[in-house]
Amino acid sequence: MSVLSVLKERGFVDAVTHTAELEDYLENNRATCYIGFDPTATSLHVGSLVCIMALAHMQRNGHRPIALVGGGTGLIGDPSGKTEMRQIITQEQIDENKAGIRAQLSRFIDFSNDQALLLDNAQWLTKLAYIPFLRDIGRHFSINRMIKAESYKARMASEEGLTFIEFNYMLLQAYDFMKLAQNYDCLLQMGGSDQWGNIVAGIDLIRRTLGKQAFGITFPLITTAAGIKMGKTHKGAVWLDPDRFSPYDYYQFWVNCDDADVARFLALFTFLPMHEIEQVKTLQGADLNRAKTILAYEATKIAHGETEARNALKAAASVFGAIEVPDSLLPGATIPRGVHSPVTDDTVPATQMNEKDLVDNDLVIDLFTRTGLCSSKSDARRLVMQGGAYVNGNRVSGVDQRVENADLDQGEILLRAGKKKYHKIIVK
RNA sequence: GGUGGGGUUCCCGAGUGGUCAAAGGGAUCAGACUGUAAAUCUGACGGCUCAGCCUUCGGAGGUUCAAAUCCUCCCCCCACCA
Repeated sequence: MSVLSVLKERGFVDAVTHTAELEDYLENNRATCYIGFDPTATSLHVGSLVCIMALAHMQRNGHRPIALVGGGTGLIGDPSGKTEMRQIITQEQIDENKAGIRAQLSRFIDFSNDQALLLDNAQWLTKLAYIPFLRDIGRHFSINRMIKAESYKARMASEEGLTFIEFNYMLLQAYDFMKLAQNYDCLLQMGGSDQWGNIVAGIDLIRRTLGKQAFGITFPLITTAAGIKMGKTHKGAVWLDPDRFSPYDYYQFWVNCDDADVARFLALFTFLPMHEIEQVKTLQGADLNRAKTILAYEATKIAHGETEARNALKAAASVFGAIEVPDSLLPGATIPRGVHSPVTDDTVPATQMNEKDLVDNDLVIDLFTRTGLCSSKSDARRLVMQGGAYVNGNRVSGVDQRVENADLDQGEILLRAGKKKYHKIIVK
């Protein structure tokens, strides 16, 4: 089965150029393909996961992926799919962000021995000279056609308008593709569906300048069953960087997905075989919840490693009660089977505090604020009044409740805000 | 450069001198119901030493007993004209 079929089957494919030729090309060649990533933040987030997984699939099927960091284009900003001009960032920020992105991609893709490449388009873009660029590249682009591109249309019609630098984004991305085709024999570009126009522009440019046939694949925009772009939670974006978004929260993000999304997400965000995932579609209730556990475990393992995935599973069990993973469910999964019973664990976020300052002195609501469980004292007060604050599993009775000796359970106090947020205080 | 219209609490958006911490919607949070889901219902949603007080309505001044609301200057955005 070709990669293209794999990607199609798993729900990665939105549109493809030259389907038959591409199929043929992938069957008979060790293809080099690329996806661009914006270095606008130190970390990638779940929104980029489809792209990352696609590259991983390419590698698993014997092809060579290139992750192109937009160090050059990042200085400009892609207008595609955005309603506002992007913030332009500095070179120093880009360098820092690149390092973080590389570390994260390494979890998904093997960069050793050049089996995959991480390149930066700043390499060639920053060297461009304006006149030669216009003469050699610019001449191939028709303004008439560009302004008809969906990515520009919206901005043309918007109040903010489109700046000239953004307008040039398409040329630069096409130039990237051409460079990669030239220097790395990379003839396939993939990306989100908003990249279609840019990808096609690159294919055209390659045909005109190099006389070669290049290809493009776009991925659908992944939304949740609720119709929202996935990857946002109360904590903001779901980052892949464990320092910005803990593996436990990452695990929880997946467990908390919508029922209707489980099978689709298993296909997209794990490597489990499709025939097993098919079965998940018929599950309901508690069984479906178990499938979510597997989704969360596998996704966490891919992004953060096995140890973190196990810890997250353990932490979830200790907080939410026993979790059962039957042998028969998704047998291809690597999750530890059986019943995971609640045990004390050390993965719940914890803060150390001094006993003297605490007992008989502090208000319970202060603890909620200090641990970050609540954003302000008013917030904590509100939580208590609404009955969502707990100390060691007991509902906090009133805003004036103080920390007592009896609250210390083996030197620890477990705070809970609402159903899902926990924080442990270790008293010294 | 000219003329006109705007900048309100996380977002959209009402509000033209006191009854405004500011309508309504969205997002979010809590409670109930559940399965750590969705839907639904209820409540909350600037801060604090919380039946009271303090700080917010682009920025800086001013008028007034009293301003998001009036005046002056400045900054930014948009439309049309040039």
